Amino acid sequence: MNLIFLKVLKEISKVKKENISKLMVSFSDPFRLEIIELMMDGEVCVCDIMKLTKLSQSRISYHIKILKEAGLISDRQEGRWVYYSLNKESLFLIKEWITSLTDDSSKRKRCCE
Amino acid sequence: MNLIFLKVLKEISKVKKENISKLMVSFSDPFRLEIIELMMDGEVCVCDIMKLTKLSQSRISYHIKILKEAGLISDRQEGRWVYYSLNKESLFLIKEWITSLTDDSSKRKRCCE
DNA sequence: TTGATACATCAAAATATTTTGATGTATAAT
DNA sequence: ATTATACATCAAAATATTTTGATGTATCAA
Repeated sequence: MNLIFLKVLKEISKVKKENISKLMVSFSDPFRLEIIELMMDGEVCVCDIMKLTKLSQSRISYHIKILKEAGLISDRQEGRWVYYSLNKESLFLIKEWITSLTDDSSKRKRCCE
Repeated sequence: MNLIFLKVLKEISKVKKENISKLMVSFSDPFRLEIIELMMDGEVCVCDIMKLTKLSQSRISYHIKILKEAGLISDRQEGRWVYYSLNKESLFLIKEWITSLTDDSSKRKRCCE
C-alpha cells in the first residue's frame, strides 16, 4: 500500500464520517424524530405532517431541508405535492456505523502513567 | 387490554423516545463522535482524550457529561483517573430503533385531497 | 386569467449549544 | 503539610440552531 492509496482511504473515511455526522444531526431534534417516524409508514407530504403534528408549514419545510441535506430522505413531486420518504441506504449506513462501535474491541488501555 | 394498560404502554414508549432523542443528540456533535470512536477500543480517561484530540480539558468534560447524561457511556474511578467506556445496551437500543424504521412498512399513503 | 393550494425561501428574532478561562474538589506523591 | 495531577463545575462569551412571519414560485382548478 503506497502513500497515495492511504491518503485516499483516509479521505473516504473522512467523507463517511461527515456523512454520519450529518445523519446524526438530523436525528438530534425531537420534531425531526417525529417527522421521521411518520415516514416509517411510507411517503408523506408536508400537508400530512402539518395535519399530524400541528407544526407550521415553514417550520416543517426547514426540518425537511435538514433531513434532505443529510441524505436521509428523498422527495418526489406529483403535481402540487411533494412526497417524502426515508432512504433505507442511509439508515443502513448508520446501523453499520453503530455496529462497528460495538464490534469486539481489544479493551486495551491507553492511559497515562 | 384496558385503558390503564394502554396508558402505561404509551408512557413507556414516550420514555423510550426521550431516551432515543438524548442518545441521538449525543451523536450530533463531531467532537463527541470522535470521543465515542476513541472509546471503541476500550476504556479511556480524559487525559487520553486530551492527548489524542487536542481538545481542552473542560471542553472534554463538557462533552463527556452530555454522553453520560444520555446513558451512552459509563464511568469507573480508579484513584485520580476516571475511565469511560461505551454502554453496549444503549447502542443496541439505537440500532433497534433504526431497524424499526426500515422494517417493511405498508407504504400506505395518507395524503391529502 | 384569477384565485387557491402546496411548498420553498428569507431575514430577523428567539433560543440553545458550545467554548473559554477560572476556580473547586479529590487523590496521591514528596 | 505542601504540591501536583486528574477531573468537574461555573459563569460569561461566542456561536449555532430553530422559529416566526412574510414573501416567492409552481401547479392546478374555475
